[in-house]
Amino acid sequence: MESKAEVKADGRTERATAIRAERRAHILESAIRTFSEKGYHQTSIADIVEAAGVARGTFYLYFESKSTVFLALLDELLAHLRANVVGVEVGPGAAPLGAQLLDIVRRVLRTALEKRALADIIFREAIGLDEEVDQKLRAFYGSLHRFLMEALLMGQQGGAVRGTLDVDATASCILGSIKQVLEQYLVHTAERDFDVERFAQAIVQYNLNGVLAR
Amino acid sequence: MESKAEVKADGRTERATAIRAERRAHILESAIRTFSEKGYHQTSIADIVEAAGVARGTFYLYFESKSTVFLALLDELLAHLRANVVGVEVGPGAAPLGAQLLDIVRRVLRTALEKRALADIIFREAIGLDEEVDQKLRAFYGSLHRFLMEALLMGQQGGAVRGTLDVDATASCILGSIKQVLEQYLVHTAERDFDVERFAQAIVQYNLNGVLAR
Amino acid sequence: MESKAEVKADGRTERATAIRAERRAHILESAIRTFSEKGYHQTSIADIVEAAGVARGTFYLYFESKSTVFLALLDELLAHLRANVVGVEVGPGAAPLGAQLLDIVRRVLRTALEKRALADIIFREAIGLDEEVDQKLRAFYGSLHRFLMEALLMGQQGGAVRGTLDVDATASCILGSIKQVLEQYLVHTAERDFDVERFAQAIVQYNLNGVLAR
Amino acid sequence: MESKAEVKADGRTERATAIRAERRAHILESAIRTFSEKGYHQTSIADIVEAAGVARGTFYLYFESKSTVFLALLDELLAHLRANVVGVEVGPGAAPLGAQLLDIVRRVLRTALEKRALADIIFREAIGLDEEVDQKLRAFYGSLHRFLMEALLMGQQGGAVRGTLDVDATASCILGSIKQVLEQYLVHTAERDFDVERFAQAIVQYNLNGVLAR
DNA sequence: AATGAATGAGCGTTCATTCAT
DNA sequence: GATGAATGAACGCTCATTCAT
Repeated sequence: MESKAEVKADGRTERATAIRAERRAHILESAIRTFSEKGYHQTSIADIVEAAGVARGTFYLYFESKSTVFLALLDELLAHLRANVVGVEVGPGAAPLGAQLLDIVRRVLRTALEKRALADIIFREAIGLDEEVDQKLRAFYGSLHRFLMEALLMGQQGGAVRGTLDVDATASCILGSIKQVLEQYLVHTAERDFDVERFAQAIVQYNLNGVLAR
Repeated sequence: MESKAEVKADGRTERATAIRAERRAHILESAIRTFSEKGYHQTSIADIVEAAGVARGTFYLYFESKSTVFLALLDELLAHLRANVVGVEVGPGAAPLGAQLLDIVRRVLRTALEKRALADIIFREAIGLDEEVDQKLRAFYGSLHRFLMEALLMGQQGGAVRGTLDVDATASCILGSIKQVLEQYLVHTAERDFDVERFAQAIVQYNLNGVLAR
Repeated sequence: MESKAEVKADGRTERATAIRAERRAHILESAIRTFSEKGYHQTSIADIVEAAGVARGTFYLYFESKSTVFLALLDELLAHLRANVVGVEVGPGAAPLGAQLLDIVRRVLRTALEKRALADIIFREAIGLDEEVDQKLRAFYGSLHRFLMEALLMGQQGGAVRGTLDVDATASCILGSIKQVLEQYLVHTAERDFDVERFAQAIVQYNLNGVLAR
Repeated sequence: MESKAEVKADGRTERATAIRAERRAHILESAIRTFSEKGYHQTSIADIVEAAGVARGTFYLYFESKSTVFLALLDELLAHLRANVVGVEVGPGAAPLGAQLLDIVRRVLRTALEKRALADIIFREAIGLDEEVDQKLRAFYGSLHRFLMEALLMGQQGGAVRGTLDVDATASCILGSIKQVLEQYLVHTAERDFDVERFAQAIVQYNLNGVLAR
């Protein structure tokens, strides 16, 4: 079917593909809006198709199920977040740990801010909905955890990071501190003007130096 | 008739009350087990009553609905956790911040370990299930957040805590670091031997001094 | 059991019987009140026992089921109504038809007025609840119908009643006219002062002479 | 997209609408049959969908609930009955009262005969099922009552109706006599050949002249 | 005799998914 | 490809009835 279409009407096929992608995106967008307004469980497929203005059956042409939509949304957010972390170099010749961390945190906060509705849903209810969603989230946080451990180990080797640190537990702590600020200020305080710079600085200072005065 | 019944039934009433409490506890326990195995949403009341070995209707003698059971479980865990934090003094004459924090963290980790299945469910899926559950959790984390902010402010006044700290954001960071360690090691690594002392020390060292070497 | 009790403790048995009868009557009364307030279907046995202030199980000591209570109530009302009709003589030497009919109608209206709550329930919802209730009501109306037919036949024989009358259909008409007045004024107009004499007169005049002027 | 669909789908939409109406009617018919066989309360939605040969969910595409079906049936019967009464003129220049009444009664009896199963259910159990049903029935009987009162008053003014008549009570009597004949012969004697003309004549003669010989 | 906790069949309803058009 | 009517399994919940105490 594919090859035949390609041979016969390349332009038409291209156009159709574009329309398909548009439709898919439109449904996805409607789903974000609806999930964000009503919550995942309170959202029925009826709600999504109504919001998207498409027929029930159309939904199933683009997505297998409600959890498939959610997975697609998750993938989108995770891809954005990953893109902002992956770029950071943890090698020996790289920038100092503080500057690096500040950079990462800033990017993560900005991404979450941009995709606020999405981040909101995923922070609020992403766990326990679906085994596949759980796995992806675990994998994502796992990779972040590994990344942080590596960075800490490198730091220890370079002497910048305290050698007595439990890198495993500390990586969790760093991750948790960022997540909590996000959850606290992005999700729960919906109206609040979120000052990325302030929070990024606070997180980094806290992570680098702890709370004690010198 | 009444007085006679009252006199006579006193023993019977007491006994009945005890049996009632036992039954309730039994259903609750079965609910924890089932929630923990299948997840909240995947658990039907049919599953709970089957696990408890009672009739469907019996369930409704003790609980209004599925979400009522969950609320009861949440209350139980929160009460335990609160009991372990409330005792800590943050006044000026109190023990040094590090010792206090270590104490709290140790207790929280132990409680979560004791009520592992419960903590597991609540960490994994407590948000977005039910408005009342959400409120209670928000209130709980809110009170922890306020407690931490107070402690930090006090520390700043006493000079132990860095004066440049953003106490609001930092309180979130501390909270997040503890939550994440719990989630990471209690929930996701079910089999693992959890070394309370090691993690408590790591969390406290991290929070007090950050990751940087001096 | 009976004889032994009688021999041994006549007074005690008597007393117990009296208490039993009282309890039964009390439950019955509570049931009338509850049925009348909420309607038969909306009334649960829980409602009745609560209104009566007895335990659930106690109810079943006196009545088999909800419909049994209703049957008992029906029997009570029918017995009252029957007592007021049965006494009337339709023989040749009796009082003139008009006077007899007036007497019956007056008694029926009064009985319904006295047992208003009961009449209300039975008029409003007695049909279709239960096969046995239906049968009793059919039997009651059937006996009224037969009674009216006999009276009309006698009247025809005595020359007081028009010979061309369809006694079967006319008996239904008479019955219906009385029922409708009862339903209209007793049930639907709850507050209204019900003037028995006025309605009795109107019913009788209508039944004897129709609506046409002479 | 829209306009194209509209143009294209016009025929399809029409057809779909027709099919919808058919289905609805089919379910309605099955409901009449089932209600009539088992009674309203003894009929579950499971019974109706089984009788109609449709899925449980399909029922809810056409009706909100069991009582909605009943309301639809009631509306149907009442519309038929109303159509047969509304046409009758009660003005001064109209036909004599007897002829008019005969006409109405004949029509009412015929309608009830045509919609026998429906009339059966509604006569037997329409009251006390549902507040909305009750209201509609009360409204219907109320309008009949008012209609009869007007006719009687007109008759009194024209001298045809006895001036001493209590028009209110008598209107109830007339209504009741017709209802009772219907209930007696249509509902309770299911098998019987119902002679409309005979009963219409009997009802009218009774109502006009009463039972007394002149 | 009285109790009320326990029972479980049955209910109305929802909603993700399918499929004929 | 798009539609939306149809599906039916599964759900939470009610309540008349039973029975051990």
